[in-house]
Amino acid sequence: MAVESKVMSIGVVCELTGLTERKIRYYEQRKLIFPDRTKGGNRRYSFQDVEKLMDIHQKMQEGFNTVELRESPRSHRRRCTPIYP
Amino acid sequence: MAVESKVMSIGVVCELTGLTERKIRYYEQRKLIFPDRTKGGNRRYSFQDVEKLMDIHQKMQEGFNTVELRESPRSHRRRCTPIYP
DNA sequence: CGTGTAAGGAATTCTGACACG
DNA sequence: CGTGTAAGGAATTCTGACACG
Repeated sequence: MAVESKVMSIGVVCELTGLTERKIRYYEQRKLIFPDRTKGGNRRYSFQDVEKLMDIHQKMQEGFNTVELRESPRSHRRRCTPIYP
Repeated sequence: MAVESKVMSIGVVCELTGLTERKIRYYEQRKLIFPDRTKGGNRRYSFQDVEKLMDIHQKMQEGFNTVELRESPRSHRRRCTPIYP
């Protein structure tokens, strides 16, 4: 129950992940994470979201882009580079 | 790690416990719970705090007062009523 | 004692945009 | 594309007090 509960504000997530609010919101815009919202519109994240964000952070540093991370949530293999003879 | 992490704002705790902000802050004032604080002074609670609050809620309904709940965090036996002959 | 409430301010978060590249 | 930032507003939270009992 606890790890999936959407209970954290973005500020706490920043502290836990080391990411900026800007990045976290951007990854949401790119459909990589899906926080809940309060009635007032504030985002609420779970510990699972925090873990996913740390994964994303790692992959981004390795050179992946947001589209690649969305397409293959688990197996992050670089797409085959098109061959131009 | 997760259950002790102080990550929730008081609003979330209200939703999870069904308690009012007033009650939650009052139980803190009575030394029953000890949330963290952000630099700005906002309270941050853990899932353990939420559980403790639900325990407190239960005990309060059973007629205990805040002093009794502070003195015996586990065994909630009513103190012996003084005998006045 | 335990809790509700109105009051005013402060911390936190939100969106949309401009910027750079 | 991915991210920083300043801007203005809105949601959230804080404290101290008055009230009732």
